Amino acid sequence: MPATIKDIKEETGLSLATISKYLNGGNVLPKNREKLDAAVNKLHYQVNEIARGLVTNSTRTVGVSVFDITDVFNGVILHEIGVQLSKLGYGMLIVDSANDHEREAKNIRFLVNKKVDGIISLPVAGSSEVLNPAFGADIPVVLLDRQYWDRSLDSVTINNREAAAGAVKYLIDNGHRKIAVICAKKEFTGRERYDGFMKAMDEAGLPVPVEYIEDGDHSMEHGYAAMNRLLKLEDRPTAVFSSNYGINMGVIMALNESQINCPEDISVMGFDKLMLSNVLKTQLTVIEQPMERFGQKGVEILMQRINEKKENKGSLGDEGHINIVLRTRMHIGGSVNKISH
Amino acid sequence: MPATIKDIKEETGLSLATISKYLNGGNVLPKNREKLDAAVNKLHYQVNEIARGLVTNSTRTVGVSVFDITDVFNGVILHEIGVQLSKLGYGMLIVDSANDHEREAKNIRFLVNKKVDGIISLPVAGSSEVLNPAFGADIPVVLLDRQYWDRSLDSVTINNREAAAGAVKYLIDNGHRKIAVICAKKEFTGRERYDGFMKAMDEAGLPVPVEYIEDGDHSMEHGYAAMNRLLKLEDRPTAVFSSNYGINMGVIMALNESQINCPEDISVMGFDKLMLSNVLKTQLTVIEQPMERFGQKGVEILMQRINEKKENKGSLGDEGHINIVLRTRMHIGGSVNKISH
DNA sequence: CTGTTAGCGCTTTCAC
DNA sequence: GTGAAAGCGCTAACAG
Repeated sequence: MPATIKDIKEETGLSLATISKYLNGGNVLPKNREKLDAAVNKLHYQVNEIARGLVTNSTRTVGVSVFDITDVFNGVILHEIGVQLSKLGYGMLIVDSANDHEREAKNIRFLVNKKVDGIISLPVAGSSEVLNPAFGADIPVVLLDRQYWDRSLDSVTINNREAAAGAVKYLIDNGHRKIAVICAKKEFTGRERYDGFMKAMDEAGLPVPVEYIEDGDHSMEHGYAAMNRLLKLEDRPTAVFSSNYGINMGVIMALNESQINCPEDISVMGFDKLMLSNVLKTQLTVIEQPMERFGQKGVEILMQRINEKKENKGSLGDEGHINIVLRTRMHIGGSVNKISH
Repeated sequence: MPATIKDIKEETGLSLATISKYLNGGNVLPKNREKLDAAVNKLHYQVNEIARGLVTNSTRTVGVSVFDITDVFNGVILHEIGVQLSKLGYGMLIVDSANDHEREAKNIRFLVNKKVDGIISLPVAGSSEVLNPAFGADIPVVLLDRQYWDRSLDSVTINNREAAAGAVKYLIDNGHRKIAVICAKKEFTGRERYDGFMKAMDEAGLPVPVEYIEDGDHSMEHGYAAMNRLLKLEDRPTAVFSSNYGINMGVIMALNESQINCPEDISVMGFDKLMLSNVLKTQLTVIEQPMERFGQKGVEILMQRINEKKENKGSLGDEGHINIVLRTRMHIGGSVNKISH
């Protein structure tokens, strides 16, 4: 059984209070410090964070809930959050919702029960009710990448609508008139990006026939199936806009299996500069999100909230919410062709 | 401040013991159960797992240490571990080593301090010393994917040597004689796969000139740089074997930028059937690992150990180690050409 | 089936 | 600067 401070007490003859101070960086006489150092080494003493957490009512642990841990996008953000937290001496408790709203609800409850000091969430689509246990326990929450339709919370996002509109405008500027969209309106980002697409098309006075709108989910499977349908159309689009990375992968797969070439026969535009866009022969033209910034900013805001709570002695203030909107940029690859009329 | 069982006591007039039994699924009179249900609802009571953990000396939480959370391979395994654990009512505490041995050591200590019931580790290369805090605290550990050179532990792996040898044999059977290898001898899997490569070449009596051996690390960057060097050789190999997924991605990138085509001019063989091999025009021929099985088996063994420990009342037995070796298979794509002499 | 009591390992007043 | 004692929220004997 691991050593406790009682064992240290036996070993050194000092009192629990002194040992506790020593462990927490308080002032201790040099000769006592030596004794303690020796005892800790000898007994391989390690603080029991559970016991400490019980009395301090703080675990120095942040809960991070992700919608899909197999998603590279999530991985990169998790990595960055981990780096930031570890600088601050905080640990992170990661839970994976696997795109399942119920599992997410369960996970949030788990985090609350584990008494995390704060929660960073990359939410699954749905209602913000899943976060109620956290609010009930007065645990600060910061949303990354996505927001909720039904409630305003601290968050770090990009302007999905604007980014999508910009992407589409680029296609239009390159002479494209017949542009299809493969999207997922039920997703927060999917909806916003779809709206941005429509806005840009509207403003350019370009019609979007229903066959050019492929709504589904943010998955490779949907991208693949949708693209195959688009490729079979009598009046094929000259460009396709995918509302996320997964969809774009499916698009490429469908293209690879066909006799249709990118960008000669059809142009492709999508989101996120990850592995895929580097590895393809013709690099993809995409909207690039500053993924590390999501993690950095998220941790920053959360820490601010945690500190505010400490100062207010327990309860979270109620002065509105922080909303960081990160800048995106377009990465020009070779997947978009210029068309002259 | 969140409600405690004391509040429930006030509310219902029942004793702490009864409430505790109720919370832990014990037998309680129906009418008391009703009262308790009502009180829990009214007060939004949530168990404080920290307090519970302190007394039960068990947190129903498993620590999972991964070498790189941005790696898709890690993501898939984490996902599966999460699914399995959640079925068993366990949570997971994920820590990311970011391929840094020191960070890994810190992470393991963090997990031990957090009193996890067990640890599943996808280790960074290096010595098994990092796990000492876990052994000291008598916390069972299961290794996934990689092992240590210096100590035998419970693990789930594949036979890397055999799998690599099989892959190379396939190249040889297809008429290849000049085969290069891009590898990372310092990695556990890298070393084994390199050895398998050499064994197969030896047995076929084929020489491997030093320029055909590109040793570095398991990264896309290394694969890219190494492949570029190989492509510039006077006497270019007809096939290249990559010892992991990242390297293979780099290989493809280098190929894409060159005028050299796969498989017409050069054949490519590698590891792991992930996104990449699906998305390329010519699907890759690769060794496929049963990734979900890693997670499933890992959890299974860990649970067995945790239970043994409970039965032995605290201390882990010492009857050797379990070593599960999973079967691999070759996925035949279009990246390997048949050469006739 | 229910209540009383002790105590998990630690921090934190408050005297000294 | 150090020590004694109380208590964080819960479970686990043991009696009743």
